[in-house]
Amino acid sequence: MIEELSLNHKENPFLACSRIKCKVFDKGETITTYVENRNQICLLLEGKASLIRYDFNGNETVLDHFSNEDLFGELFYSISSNTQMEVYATEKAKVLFFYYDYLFQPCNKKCPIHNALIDQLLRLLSQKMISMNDRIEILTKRSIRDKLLSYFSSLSYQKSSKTFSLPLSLTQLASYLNIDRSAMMREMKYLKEEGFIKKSGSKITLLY
Amino acid sequence: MIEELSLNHKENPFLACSRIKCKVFDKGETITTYVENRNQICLLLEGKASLIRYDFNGNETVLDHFSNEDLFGELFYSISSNTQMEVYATEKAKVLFFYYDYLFQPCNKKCPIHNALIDQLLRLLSQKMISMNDRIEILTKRSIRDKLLSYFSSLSYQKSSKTFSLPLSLTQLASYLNIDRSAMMREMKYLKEEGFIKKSGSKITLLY
DNA sequence: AATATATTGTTGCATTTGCAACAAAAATGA
DNA sequence: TCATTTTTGTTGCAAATGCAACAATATATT
Repeated sequence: MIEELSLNHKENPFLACSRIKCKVFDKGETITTYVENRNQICLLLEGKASLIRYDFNGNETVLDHFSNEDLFGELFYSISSNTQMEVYATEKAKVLFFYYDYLFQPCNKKCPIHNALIDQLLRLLSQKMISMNDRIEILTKRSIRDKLLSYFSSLSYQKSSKTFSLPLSLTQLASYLNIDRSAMMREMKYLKEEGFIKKSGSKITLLY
Repeated sequence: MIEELSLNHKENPFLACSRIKCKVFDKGETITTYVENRNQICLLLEGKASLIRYDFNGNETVLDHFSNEDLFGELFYSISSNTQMEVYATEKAKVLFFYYDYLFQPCNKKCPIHNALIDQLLRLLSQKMISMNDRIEILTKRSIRDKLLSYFSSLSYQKSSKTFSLPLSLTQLASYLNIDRSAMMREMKYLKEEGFIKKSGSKITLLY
């Protein structure tokens, strides 16, 4: 979708627009902090990034992972007193920065990238909401079994096949489903034993 | 926010715009179904509504509750094969309907409501994401205790006070936190006994 | 006011889950 | 290639949670 128009990031004509900045970050670098950037919206064009929170005790929590064409920014989080949030690159990352306030104020009459961005923004926001709703859907399943089956069937639906590969490592999957990894492994074993799934490596087949 | 400009719903000038429809629903009426309305966005101006899903067995699940100026619509959910979703009014409700596709195609040059809506939409979307992230935040807490304390401190922060009223009944709260109600009551009792909170009726005071 | 309905509060019990502590296998990197 | 780190897989045990089945209030309805 975002490949259309002049948002093609291979050509990268972003710097032509004074309202929009594009920057590349090395692995480990901080992309943005969620402090005093209330209106900032970021679009990850390439690479991967994570959102982490430091609470008052200094504990780190990974709140989200970004890739592909994910949107992120302080705009999507409520302000919270005694915590700090930051997004950092977990792989080399190319990021577009722009501001909610300036979005509908054209930088100049003939700024194609600006208009393309406005055009794509709703679609990107819609995509983000869909993935957030998917996450909520899984998190509201009561048992580990239901979470796994719900996650599997959504993958199966996406690939239109009973067989699919897990896009996450099992460690990451447990974290995404917000469950204990060893408990998840146990439940997967039961699912295999009871004939609900077949599993070899990261390939899963639904048998129902 | 939405009171500004001509989006003031007391005056209700919506029908002036051919791209936007406004309709009032009685309690119990179906507002929309999430089938073949991929581009529809709805804005609840007054009243309350719920999103429910019927799975292949006919089981009903309440997926979400809407009030105030909540946005909803098929645009925010992934399509799923063997389930049906619908939004119905749980109280008399006034709803604005419009379409993603037509949003940036002005109906006529001087449609103030249309422009006001575009102007407000990002803000509404941002609000919705914030509340979705709040929900995810709470759902990813591992224990009932953590969910309760996290929910309480967010309320406390909102009201800027250690004392606040629960906006939900305890039954609804358990459902929102996705936990068993009786287990929640038990945990609240422990929190009181251990001196973390004080509770009288729906009034809670944080003691830490 | 009397009845019905919904919410709140409590508890015993079975089950699920998380935790800890491993071993084995795979991936990484020096 | 060898060593180190990460991921996968397994299990016993304790703790947390859900479930069922209530009683007591509170709210709504006729």
